[in-house]
Amino acid sequence: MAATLKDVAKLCAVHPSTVSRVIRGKENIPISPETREKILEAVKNLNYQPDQTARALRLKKSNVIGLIIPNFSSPYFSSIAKIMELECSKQGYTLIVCDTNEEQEKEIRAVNDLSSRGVDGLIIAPVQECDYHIRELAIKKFPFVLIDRCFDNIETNAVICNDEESAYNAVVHLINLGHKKIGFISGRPNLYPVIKRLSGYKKALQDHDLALQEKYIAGVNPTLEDAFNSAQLLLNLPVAPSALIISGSIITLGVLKAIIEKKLAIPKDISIIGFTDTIYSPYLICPLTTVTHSIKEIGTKAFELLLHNIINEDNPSHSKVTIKAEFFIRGSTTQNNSNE
Amino acid sequence: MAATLKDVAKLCAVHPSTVSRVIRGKENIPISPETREKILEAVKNLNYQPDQTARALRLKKSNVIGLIIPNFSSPYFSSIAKIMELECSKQGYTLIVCDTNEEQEKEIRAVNDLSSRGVDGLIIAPVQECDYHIRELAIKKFPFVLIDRCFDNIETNAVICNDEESAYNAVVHLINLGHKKIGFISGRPNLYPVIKRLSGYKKALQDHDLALQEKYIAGVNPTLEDAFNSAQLLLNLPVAPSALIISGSIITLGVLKAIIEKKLAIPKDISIIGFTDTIYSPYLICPLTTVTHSIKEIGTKAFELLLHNIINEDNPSHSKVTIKAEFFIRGSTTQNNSNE
DNA sequence: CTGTTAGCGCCTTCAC
DNA sequence: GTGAAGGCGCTAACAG
Repeated sequence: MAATLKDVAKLCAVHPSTVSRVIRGKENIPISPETREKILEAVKNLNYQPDQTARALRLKKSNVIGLIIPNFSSPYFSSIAKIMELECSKQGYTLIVCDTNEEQEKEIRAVNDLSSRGVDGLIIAPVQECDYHIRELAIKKFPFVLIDRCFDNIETNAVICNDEESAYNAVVHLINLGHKKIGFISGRPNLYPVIKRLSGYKKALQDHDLALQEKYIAGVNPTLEDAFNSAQLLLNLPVAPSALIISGSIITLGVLKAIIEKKLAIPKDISIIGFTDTIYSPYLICPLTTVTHSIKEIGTKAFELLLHNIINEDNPSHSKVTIKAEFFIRGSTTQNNSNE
Repeated sequence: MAATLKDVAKLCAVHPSTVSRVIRGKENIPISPETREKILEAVKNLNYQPDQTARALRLKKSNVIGLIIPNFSSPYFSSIAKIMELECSKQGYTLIVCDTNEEQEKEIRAVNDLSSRGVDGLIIAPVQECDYHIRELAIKKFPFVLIDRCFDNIETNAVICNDEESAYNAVVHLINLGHKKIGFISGRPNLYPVIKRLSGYKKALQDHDLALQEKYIAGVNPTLEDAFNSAQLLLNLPVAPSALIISGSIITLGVLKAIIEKKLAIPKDISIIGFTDTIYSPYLICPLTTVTHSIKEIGTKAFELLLHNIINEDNPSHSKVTIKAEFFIRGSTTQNNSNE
């Protein structure tokens, strides 16, 4: 059994609260050098570690921040976790991360679990099938900020991306290269960023007098297999697209699989633009042209908003910050020479 | 402020302990249907959530398991996190994950933090610069299991890989293809798996009468940049290797970068075998031949050992389980036709 | 400078 | 079937 304050106190023949005082080591609390010495000695001998659970219960403050993401395996979200970790530790917070596996039920459990476990604040990339638990958090004035995805009808802090605009620009890039048959493949279509990207995609087509073809739009679940199937669907169309906008890093792999299996060459036979950039993008079968949002920017901004709400808990802010995309042109897009 | 047991009790004009009883909903505790009804009603109205911090303090049991990994951004470790999440949630545990950024100091903090925060057990992929804190855990009989890396001189639970043997086999594969100049590039050379792989590498050379060339061995830090530098070193040697064993998924990217920059073709100019497989391996500039260990196996086995130690806390087991490698032959290795 | 007291929110005996 | 009391380990406020 681990040593407690009491054990240390007994060993030193002082009161537990005295031990507590030297442990916390605040400057302005007067302690005689001898007792401090004595206590520090005992602490070392007993290998005493303050029980953070008890401390959190007492203080209503844990110095822990929770991050809830839908998928550890997504390089996008794991990079966000990485950045958040760095940011938190810089400010003396511990970060703990939960994976919801894109399941709404698990997200609700994670939110309840972490908040009732005394984390000081939460950063959430929501699954977005329901919003009840998010509303609850807002009502309780529990400090949290959403990232990547948000709800238009709830006032919250959120750090989101200019997905509509950046998708628009990506499509225009393809149009300028002479592409007229442009497909769009995503994971779950009801996701905030996907909705926005799709809207940008449609607008770009419209603005350039290209007819919208519903059959060029596909995507069901955020898995490699589903993306593979969606891509096959498009590639096997009688008139297949000459370019693809791909929404999601794992989705991109599924699409690549379909392209490889059909023995198409990138970009000769088909141009592709991926959302979002990962460390792998330059090293793929064809170096990937990507639209991406600075993960560092998302992370630091989210943390900043959260910290502000932790400090001003009674008077929470509700800012929606939008991060501007960057566009990395690599080898996966080229001129379309066919005339259609 | 969130509602407490007391609030619910007051609203129902019962004693808090009564509320506690219905909340936990144990079968064998007798409660009159009316009071149960009344209390459940109030719980819903107040949106009462039991405070897990207080509960953990009282029960010495949190149903939380902590995972400590050196890098969220590594697909290897993030996949492990994924698997662990699935495993834990299957058994009613919540998983929380901490990233140590390969820093020993952060790992120590994470271990202390999580253990003093009442997690029921810990799974750790240690940084391996020191082992004091790991020893402490063992002495305290705190339930934990090491993964991927372990200490030869501490008795612990651990799930490790047959790195020596699998590296040996990988090198033999290259030798059988006619390669004689085989390089070895890793991240931190003092890491358990790297030591083992290197040892297997050396043994294979020796068994096939190939001289060990120290200059063919490189690697300092587990970063893309360092791997890039290491690879450049080898590739620019007067007599450069014709094949490379690469230890680590991020390391592989650094090596690819160097190969691309030197305009070498894989596998024509150089064959490579990577540890470990990721979802990206088939889609890289050249589909990667890899040695890998089933992450699912690692995760489920680690969880199993941990659970055993959580349940039998006073009488901990110390098993070292070794996972056998799989070998995926893809396109990045081929016959060496030069005669050297 | 140090001890005493009270209580964070919960659960577990032990009464009745 | 339910209430009362005590305590998990810690800290804050108040004494002295």
